[in-house]
This record gives sequence, C-alpha cells and structure tokens, in this order.
Amino acid sequence: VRDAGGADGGPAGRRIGRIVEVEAYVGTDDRASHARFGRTARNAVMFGPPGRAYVYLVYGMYDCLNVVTEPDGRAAAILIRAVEPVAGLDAMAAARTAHRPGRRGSLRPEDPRLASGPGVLCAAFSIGRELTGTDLLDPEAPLRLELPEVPLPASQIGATARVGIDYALEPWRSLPWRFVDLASDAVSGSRPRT
DNA sequence: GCAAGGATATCG
DNA sequence: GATATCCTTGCA
Repeated sequence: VRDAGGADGGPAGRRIGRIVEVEAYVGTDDRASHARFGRTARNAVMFGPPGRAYVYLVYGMYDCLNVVTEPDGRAAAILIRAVEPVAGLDAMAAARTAHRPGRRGSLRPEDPRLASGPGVLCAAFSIGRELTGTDLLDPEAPLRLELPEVPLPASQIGATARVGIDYALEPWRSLPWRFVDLASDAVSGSRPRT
C-alpha cells in the first residue's frame, strides 16, 4: 500500500498492489545478496530489525524494494519483484510515465503488467531510496504491507532460481529462492512451467 | 541483442 | 581517485 506523500509524493491517490513475485536473499553467506560484503553504508538496514524497507538503485536508473526479514543482527531481505495492481491504477500509470523522461509509449492503467518487475514496480508506486528504513508494518507509514484476507495456497506458488545473479557462485546461483503466484498475469518475465 | 545510467565496492 | 560491475528495462 502506497499513500501519496507530500509535495514530491507523486500522483495523488492511494495505490494498492498484491505481491505476486518475490526473491529471498538470506545471510552474509548468500553470494547473490548485497550483504555478501558484510555491513556497508548501503545495506546497513538489512542487518537491522525486520519489517523495514531497503530500497537500492540498480543499473543507474531503477530502484528496487526489499523487505528486511530476519531478526536484528542477521542480514536478510525479500526483494519484491512484481505486484498485481489492485487500486490506484491511474496513479501508477502516471507515475511510470513520469519516471521515464526520454521514452514514450502508451501505459494503459488496465495493463496487468503495470507493476511487473522490481524496477517498474517502484516507479509505479513512487518508491525511492528515501523510503529505506521505513517501518512497513506501521499503519501510518506512507508505504506499508498488509496481510491478505485469504492466504495463497501453497499449491499455487512456484519456485525458480533467482533472476539476474549470474555473477553468484553455486549453490546460491541455482537455489530456488524466487517465488511466484502461478495464477497471476502480473509475474515478470516467464512463469515457471508446472 | 544491447545501450542507458549512476552508485557502489574494490583496488591502486 | 579510478574503474569494473551491477537483485533492469525497453527498444533495436
């Protein structure tokens, strides 16, 4: 859930999405995780208490949202890779259009892939690095997590290797730590075959 | 298939 | 201080 902030909060209106794709990054041993170098200025929040946001910049132009998971002192986070738009679709489309200055192309609010991908998801929800450290469980926070009324059945969840970590060593490179909602059209890239 | 783009970690 | 690399995307 993203409530538009103040002056720079982006488009007006509350934006809501259902998380349909995530990846786990656990511990300093995980050779694909930002925590593999130990605690640094960038990843410090990963070592703190759970439930906080960790937002970082990749490829010089896209922010990615993570949720810190393990208890204070252990470095871990869940990368949110895709959400299914639920509410505030117009604001999402507007935010995405505004986020890519040089480019053009139609972004229809009814596009199911409006927030499919870790980078475009942050663009659609106006999530930037300034939100790092936000307590996502605080009902007053501008960005927050809420539990679904009905949990996803385990049979509807697929697992694959994580994306974009070819640089990592085995076994981490192949660990099936990417989880997707097999029934959702909003999953980024290709869905695992079932 | 590949360029755009800037911060980050590492090395000199 | 310099440089290789990066948890991506959208267009050629």
